[in-house]
Amino acid sequence: MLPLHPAIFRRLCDVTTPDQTDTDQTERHSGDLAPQYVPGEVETRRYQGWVDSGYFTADASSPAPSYTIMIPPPNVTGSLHIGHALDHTLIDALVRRRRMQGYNTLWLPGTDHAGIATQNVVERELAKEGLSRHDLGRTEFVERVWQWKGEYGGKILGQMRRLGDSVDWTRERFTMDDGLSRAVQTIFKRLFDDGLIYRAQRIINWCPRCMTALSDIEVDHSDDDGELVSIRYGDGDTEVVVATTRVETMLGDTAVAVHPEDPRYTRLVGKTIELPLTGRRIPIVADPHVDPEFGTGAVKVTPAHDPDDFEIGRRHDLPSLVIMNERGVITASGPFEGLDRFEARPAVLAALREDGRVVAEKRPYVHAVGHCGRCGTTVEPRLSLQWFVKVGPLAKAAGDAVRDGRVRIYPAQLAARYFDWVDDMHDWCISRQLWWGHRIPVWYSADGEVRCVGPDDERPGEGWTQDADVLDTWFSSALWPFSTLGWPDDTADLRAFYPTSVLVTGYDILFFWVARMMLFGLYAMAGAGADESVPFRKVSLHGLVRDAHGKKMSKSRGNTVDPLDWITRFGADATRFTLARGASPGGDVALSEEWVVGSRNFCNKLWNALRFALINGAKASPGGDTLQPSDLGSLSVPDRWILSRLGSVIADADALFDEFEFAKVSDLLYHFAWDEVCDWYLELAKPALNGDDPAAAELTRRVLGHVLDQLLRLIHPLMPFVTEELWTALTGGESVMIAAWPSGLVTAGEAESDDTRSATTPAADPAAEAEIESLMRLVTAVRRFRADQGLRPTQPVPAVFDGIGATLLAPHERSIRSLLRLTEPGDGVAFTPNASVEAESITVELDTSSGIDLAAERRRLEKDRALAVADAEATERKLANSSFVDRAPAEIVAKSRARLAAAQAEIARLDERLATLPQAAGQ
RNA sequence: GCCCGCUUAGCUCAGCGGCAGAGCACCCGCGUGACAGGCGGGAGGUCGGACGGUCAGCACGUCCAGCGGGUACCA
Repeated sequence: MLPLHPAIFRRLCDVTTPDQTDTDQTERHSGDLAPQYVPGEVETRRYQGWVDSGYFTADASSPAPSYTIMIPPPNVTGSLHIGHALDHTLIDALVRRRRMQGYNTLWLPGTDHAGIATQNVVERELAKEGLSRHDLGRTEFVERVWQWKGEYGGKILGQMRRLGDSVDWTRERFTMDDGLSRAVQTIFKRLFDDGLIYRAQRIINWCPRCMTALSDIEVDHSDDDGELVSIRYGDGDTEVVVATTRVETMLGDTAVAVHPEDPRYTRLVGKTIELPLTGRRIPIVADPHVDPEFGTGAVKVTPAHDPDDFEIGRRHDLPSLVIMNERGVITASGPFEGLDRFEARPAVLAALREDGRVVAEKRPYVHAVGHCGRCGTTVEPRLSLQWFVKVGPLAKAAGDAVRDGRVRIYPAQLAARYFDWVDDMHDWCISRQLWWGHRIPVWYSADGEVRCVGPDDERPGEGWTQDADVLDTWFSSALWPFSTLGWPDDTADLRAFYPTSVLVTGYDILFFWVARMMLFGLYAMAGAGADESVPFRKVSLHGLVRDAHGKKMSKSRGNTVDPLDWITRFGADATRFTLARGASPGGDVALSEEWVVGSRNFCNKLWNALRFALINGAKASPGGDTLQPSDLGSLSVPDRWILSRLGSVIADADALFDEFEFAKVSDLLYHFAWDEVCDWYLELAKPALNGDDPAAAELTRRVLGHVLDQLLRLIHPLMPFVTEELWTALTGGESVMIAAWPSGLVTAGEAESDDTRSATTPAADPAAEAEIESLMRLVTAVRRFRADQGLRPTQPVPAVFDGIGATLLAPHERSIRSLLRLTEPGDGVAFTPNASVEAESITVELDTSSGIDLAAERRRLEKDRALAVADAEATERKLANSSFVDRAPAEIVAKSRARLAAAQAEIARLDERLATLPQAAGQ
């Protein structure tokens, strides 16, 4: 029995290769890589090595310029989901690149206490024991939450190791750490003293389930079906019809309002009218807020249960009648008392109908209804005493910082949304009726005195009680860029790392978090000056992760991707690369297993490219100085070509990284590595590597080593593990993580003197690029011909290369034979140099004596001719147009002329070929 | 209601004034020496619709349609 090629054997048996094997990968050493990259073991080993090496740790006393990114702190209750994976991939790529460029990098990790979310989790735990938080009491409950946090919180931090996040573990923070609490109290007191925090009776968004106030952005609006009911108030002469979607609130009406200039009602303004079902009489007031065009031009006014009505009430000094409690249950005495708000609505309507008060009903009536962002319960506007931040001056500053370019938003178009919000921001309700969170540092005395207590102030004694509420969780998040660095103290970290360099996050929290960091950062750090007070210099916003069809991922749809699952099955690098490849600025990322398989394959491609290089003795050094300037004079054309391409890829990659174009930079590196380095360069290098010229072989080994060395450095930020494994094997260096970034862009002064940051990548070489492109065209042409003819790759091709191609490519005969797998000289390929031929195209002459498929060849030639004719005609028409010739730029016209000439030459060539092509057999 | 995106190959998306591109999927071939998680070849689009400006439009302008998102105090 003949030995089978392993691949064929696998195919015959339909044996799939396991995604992960726990074979003897650890035994491997350089130059002896396994044929497949198995990520699992490499990742744990490498990550621990990185942590141990201390390279993740920032140095506040370093003279190097710093580069700081704060993690968007995930909820302590959270675990790593695909959105975090995306965010972290992008951040880590930025940080790793800067680290390689010599910056003093800090990526600071940590978690958020996440008020409501965490409280809910612990309350659920308690419920299992049949307890509520009230059974424990506040102190014990909060103690329980801390306990829970100690045991289960911060799981995500451990999971970040799997992704390869190069965070500074020595600087981990939590929004309720002592230091951060101090920051919260400090800024609260400062805002309070500046009159920017106040307490007031206001209509706020209330969630009757969570039993707490919510800020505007914690409320999601949706268009819900409702019912618009018109009700007749009063009788006879003083009759007014009002419309409402919330019938039950009429129990709390304290007025009817009309527009001051509405002639229909002028005679009624100032009079009172009877409110149905209640027997109360309420005034008719004139208020410019009322739109006379809408409905009957008269509105019912319920100051305690509607934000607009509250304002009207204030203007007219109307009483606010609260008819509902914090659970949404009617408290107004009478037949409806004790009914839930949704039961009360039909009940009140029925009573009105019975009373003959209902004039018209319109259903369904679509209108916007607010829902609690956390639990979905319909939000109730509720009059209550809350704390607010007066955002006016803060928001102005936050808008200006972006307007004048101190903070740049990527992509720029999202800045419009930022302005929309910041320029018209309502005061921020910051008090929450929860137990878990930063307690409001305000104390009240029995006789109504109010005292705001700073972190270093003495607590008020006997007779004083602290405000029971806690702060909105975003209050402390807003301080994150500086509270994590030790503010309010003037620490070395704060001086070294603030302002942070970039904020990377999803556009979905632009308002929640980004805008509020702007508010507080600019305020708290104002002393640093306009340029230095910003919390970050750039904001890079990415989109949401979606499934392969652009649908939102959700558990109920069953289309979620678990990053940990992907990391286990395909590796962290493949997972990261897949995310990076999809991440265009502000754009959503569509994911499916197909993509990650492709990325895994890419890892393996790199792996095998390096395997090839090591087998062939490629040389590279950790300093990146494998190639000496003296080498450049004796390079072969393929070597010159790939170095030229490398140089341009480095420049492009740099520009793309700077613009946060992760998808593009990934694509660029993918194609350069796969299409150019692997598919062409490695093949072109083979003859030299295996040839009999030792000097040429040695030089190519160095070029190969250099190119792969630089390539691995470029890819490392995106795929840290494989690149580390391969780079250390190739160069013998300690870690690619601290190898110099190829562009060598480093601010003077912080590079080590023996650090060769300007690697020997020569300038662009257009001649070599053109020559290799010709070679590629020729090789492709022969391959196509061979495929059309149904010939095997190793089967001799009965062709003669003619024309300029032959002249140009004669020196590459060996490469061409190698690429086309033509091992025997005299197998039908002949190079016939002829310097007088000027046609640009490369022609392949058929050796008509051999038995090729003439009919197929004729069809192919005819098709090519048709295309050439169409092209020539179109170009000719264009050139016949005098406007074009006169007005288009000269280079464009020249290009068109050249194109026409080429097309005509092509036609002539094809005609000749067709004329000399023998008739197919049988004719 | 207002604002903003998107609409290009079967799918997901690049391209944003001068020859329609990528990945995956698809078809054909491959006992190939780094890799079958591979190699070579191929097919596939009048760039949502209608007008308009330009020597030149997939790209710019106006309008329309479909989809997505943001935001809002229309009772």
